[in-house]
Amino acid sequence: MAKKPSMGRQKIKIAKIEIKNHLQVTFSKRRSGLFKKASELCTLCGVEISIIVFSPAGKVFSFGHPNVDSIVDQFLSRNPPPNTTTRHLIDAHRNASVRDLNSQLTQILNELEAEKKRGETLDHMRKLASQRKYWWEKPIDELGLNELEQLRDSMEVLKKNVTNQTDKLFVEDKLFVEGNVNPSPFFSANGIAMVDSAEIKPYQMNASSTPPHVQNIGYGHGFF
Amino acid sequence: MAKKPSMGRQKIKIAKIEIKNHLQVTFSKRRSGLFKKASELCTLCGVEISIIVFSPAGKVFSFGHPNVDSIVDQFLSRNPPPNTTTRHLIDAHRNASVRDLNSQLTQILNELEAEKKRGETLDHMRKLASQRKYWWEKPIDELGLNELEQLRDSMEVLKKNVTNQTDKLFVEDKLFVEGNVNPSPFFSANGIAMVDSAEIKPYQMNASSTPPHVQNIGYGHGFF
DNA sequence: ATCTATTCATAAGG
DNA sequence: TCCTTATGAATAGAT
Repeated sequence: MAKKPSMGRQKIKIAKIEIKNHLQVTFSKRRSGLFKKASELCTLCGVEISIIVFSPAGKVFSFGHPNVDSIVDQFLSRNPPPNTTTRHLIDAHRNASVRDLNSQLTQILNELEAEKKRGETLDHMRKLASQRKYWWEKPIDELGLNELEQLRDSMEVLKKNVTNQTDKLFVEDKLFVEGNVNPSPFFSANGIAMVDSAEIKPYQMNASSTPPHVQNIGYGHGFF
Repeated sequence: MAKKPSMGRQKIKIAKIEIKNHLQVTFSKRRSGLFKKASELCTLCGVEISIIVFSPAGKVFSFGHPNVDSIVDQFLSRNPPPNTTTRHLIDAHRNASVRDLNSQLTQILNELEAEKKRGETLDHMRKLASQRKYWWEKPIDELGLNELEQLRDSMEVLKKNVTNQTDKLFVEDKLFVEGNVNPSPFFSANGIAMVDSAEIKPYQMNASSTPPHVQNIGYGHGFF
């Protein structure tokens, strides 16, 4: 059987390969060869390397030891941050969230402001309500003579009105009697009842060892 | 003259070269070899490549076609924000304001929550206050007969107490009279006063045309 | 940096 | 993409 002599490796010219299929194969072989060389360099010399390759189709192949990002970061930190369109966009996005938060904050602060104002109003009201605006809201034994006389007179009138009302109902509603289970507020411990605002105000404000990293960031399966 | 046969290329083990001088030579040779391979790949396949190498001494050697930065930018824009020490520091500063705003927001939201709760409590209190828990807090003309009778009786006792108190003061405090400028609450429009809580309620080489870019970003002149 | 003997990488084809 | 073959290219070691 005659053997098939292979052409073996042929010398090639370093120029753009036009034959697509050919190029594809070469790209793949040389790319892996490159990454291998890089890896060897890392191991032999203990250096950090990052390789990023963009295929004509835009696919990304990268190699990094210990990883691409850390090297890129170090590189960038030694170089003035370029202002590329891309970075601009990235920053814009970042700033957008800052703006968003800011406007949220402003809005919330406004709400809080309003809520506090409302709370103040309530407090104010409560304060007004708890401070006895009128003398007759004081406990009786704190009243002066004159005040008591007025009160007594008012009581007379009140009683009369009550009586009238009673009679009126007695006539209109006919007759119905219930057990007197409700304690009357008018009989307090000291025998003196009266309209004590304390009773009324319900609200008290209680109140090398690691292998180099190679990755292919892309979406298709081809070389490009 | 006898020739000196060279050992020729010897196979080496891919492991960290310990002999410094040796390592230095190897690093230099292989690095240039790597960059050459990269350059060829660029030319042959028309792709974009970026290589960044950090020597153990921290010196930076880089290769890029068309240039490192553009490739790095493209790379970064395709990748999620990485978490490297360096970038962490850089971003930490950037994100500081975001975090600040976030914590402010959280705090403010808590305050708002508390304030709202407080407002609710007040509202609740007010509601409780406005709902008449006891029959005697109703307007008189809403009272039933039995209730009115109780009221009347209570009034009697009250009046008596008032009178007694009056007399008592009359004796002890002697005599002092003031103008009766205070309107009595007991005389309301309908003639019937009473304790109405409503009143109280107050809310980013081509080899043939442009050569790939190789640069050495460092501060010393050695290989490292 | 240069040389040389050798290993390694890879073009071509399957 | 992987395998094979044969050869061009890279390079370890010494100078």
